[in-house]
Amino acid sequence: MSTPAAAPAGEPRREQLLNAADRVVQREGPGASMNAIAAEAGITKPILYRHFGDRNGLIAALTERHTAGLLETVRAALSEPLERRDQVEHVIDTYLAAIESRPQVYRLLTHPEPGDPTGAGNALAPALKQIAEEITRAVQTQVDLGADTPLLSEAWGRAITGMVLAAGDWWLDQRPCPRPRMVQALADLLWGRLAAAAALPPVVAPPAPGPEDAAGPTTPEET
Amino acid sequence: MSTPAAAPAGEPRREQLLNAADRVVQREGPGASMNAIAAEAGITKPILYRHFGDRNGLIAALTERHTAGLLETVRAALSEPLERRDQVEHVIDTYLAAIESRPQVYRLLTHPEPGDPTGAGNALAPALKQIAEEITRAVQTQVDLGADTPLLSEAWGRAITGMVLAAGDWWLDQRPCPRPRMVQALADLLWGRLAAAAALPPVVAPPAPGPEDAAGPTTPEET
DNA sequence: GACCGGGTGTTACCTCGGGTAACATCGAGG
DNA sequence: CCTCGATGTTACCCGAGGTAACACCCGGTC
Repeated sequence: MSTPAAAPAGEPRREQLLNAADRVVQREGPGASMNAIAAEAGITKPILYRHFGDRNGLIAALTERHTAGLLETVRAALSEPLERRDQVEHVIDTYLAAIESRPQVYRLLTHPEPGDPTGAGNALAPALKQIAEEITRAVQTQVDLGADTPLLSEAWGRAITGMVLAAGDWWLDQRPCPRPRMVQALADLLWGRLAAAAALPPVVAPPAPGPEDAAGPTTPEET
Repeated sequence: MSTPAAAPAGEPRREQLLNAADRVVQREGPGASMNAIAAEAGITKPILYRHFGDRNGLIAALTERHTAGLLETVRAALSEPLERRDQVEHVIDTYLAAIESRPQVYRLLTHPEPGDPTGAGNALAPALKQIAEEITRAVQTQVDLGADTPLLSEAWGRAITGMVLAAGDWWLDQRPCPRPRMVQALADLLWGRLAAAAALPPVVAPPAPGPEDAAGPTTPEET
């Protein structure tokens, strides 16, 4: 899984350039300059432009490489015949593991430099858009939502993607807990734990004896 | 958080410049150049830099203005004494209404140009980070999650923010349904409807999952 | 051998946007 | 009068994306 599907055959020079770009991005993040990439490859800018057209082209090519791997993994996770809760956890875990393994690369996938005002207000990066579509498809084929399926599956695909994205970024940055616990927390949210939890008394509650709740992180309860 | 309240008095010129910047951003989006803003204000760049230090400063100042309003509304929605489901819907609706009313402005708030590698990998824009913290606080004070409260409230704050952000962007871009229905869809997700829904029978005869191609966004049917 | 075409490479340049230095102005007030 | 502080200007630097024009090598072909 650490070696994404990249076809070194066909266009070896191009692959070589992409490898260089990869190294620079891994080192400097998504903001890496064309000059830096060219230097890393031991050449000069015009060659890059001959191969990739413009910066977007390079980034796109670079992105596709890794997207393939990530998407493949997520897709696999989505089509595994697990209990739904386990499946959701598995998918989230897969994603978190991916961004954990190579943060810079996945930052590139998930937070690309805009630079492309043509697509208007598309907030989700292409890779994430594909993941969202994958989730949409999974929901459509696996969950019975009646007449609401078309809308809900699409909306939820985006929503879940954005949710895991934002939470994943935060988790990666702060490391507030081990990965499995984070997976648990997100799955719990999707499982309606927020909706099901008891309400606290409205403000100014005296330090009453600990209102112990049975809800534990590793023991999710269905309603 | 230093002086969030943007008082039109005190620094009238500054406010005037911000007004100009506002107009440009409203017209050209978050990518507006300093030159353009200066021109709109009828002056030249150095004055902008004297007032705001650098571009980030300008954007920050511009952001704080609108953030104040948005945050205020969200905060109000979060502290209203509604049934939890109604409250969640109210908050989401508030946010969607905001981004609907002035897309360009809220695009600025929600998808600022990065340009700031110092802050490392902070994915959520400042305004959204504040909203996330607001949600966190609301969960902490209103929901009984037992010992998991500290982690869950923070994680969920980010997660919910990211969820509504991504879904809101998609909704704003596609307009697949009226706002109330979108609110409904998102609240349903948080209410565990995905978890609770019945499963569909496994697919009949899946064709070999070999061909992977980036099809168009609207694929009505796949044979 | 001469000729050609394509892939690889270079230097030098353009444009544009963020950011700055240095100079000019004007009104208030000792 | 002369300084102080705010407002304003022109002209410049720098870095990054992007391009033009030229040079080289190598394999094929007449």
